[in-house]
Amino acid sequence: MTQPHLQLPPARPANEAEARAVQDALRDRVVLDEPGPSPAEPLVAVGVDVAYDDARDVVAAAAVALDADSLTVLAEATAVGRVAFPYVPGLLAFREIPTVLDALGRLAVTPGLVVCDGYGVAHPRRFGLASHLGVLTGLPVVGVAKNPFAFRYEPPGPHRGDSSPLLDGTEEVGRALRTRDGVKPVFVSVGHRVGLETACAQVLRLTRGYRLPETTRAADTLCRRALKDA
DNA sequence: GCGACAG
DNA sequence: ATCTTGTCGC
Repeated sequence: MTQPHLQLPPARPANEAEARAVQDALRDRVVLDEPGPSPAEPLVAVGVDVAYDDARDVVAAAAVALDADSLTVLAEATAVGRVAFPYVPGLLAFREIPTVLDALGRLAVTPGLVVCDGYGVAHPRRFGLASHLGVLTGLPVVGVAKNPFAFRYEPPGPHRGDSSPLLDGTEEVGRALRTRDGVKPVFVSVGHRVGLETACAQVLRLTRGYRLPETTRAADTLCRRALKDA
């Protein structure tokens, strides 16, 4: 099982205090001064997602690579593992990342951009799942969340493409982005090696007809199937 | 101190 | 995340 994108092995903290210490130690490695892949150029966009069966202690991850323009599936990969960490708000990455890395490592193409569920720098310690995954892989990563977590926002305009700041106090940590007319926005934040403008543009590019990007929809479907077959 | 809180 | 069918509406 090769993992061509791996820069750092995933930490396996034994408790919450250790997990927070890992986040504090790694967050300085997040790169925020790159614009990221241009929405005007061809792109291999990879969606990652995870499904759980806590009763069986099983977790299944999926990575699906799409051509960002045609939305054609270029490659798929899955991985199955043991649940490595409980769900704790702020520590989601430790629950998802080990199996996600396995799936990414089995993907036959190199991602130009990874899209994951959850947040990047919109995080209590500015090191959410998307940033964590970015630092470990070195890849550009954006986070797309379905809920505003602990942050505040004013509703964006009613049309697709409208957005408003996602705020932690007065600091903009992401954007509430309307991906469909009149539908609840998604919450986009930068993970690693992508700017917020580009992140939103790419999320819109990958979203057609549904609230969520096709990358996450495809990964969601695949990891659920992988969990059943596990 | 208590509750809320990505998935 | 997960428990879960049909149904109302564009």
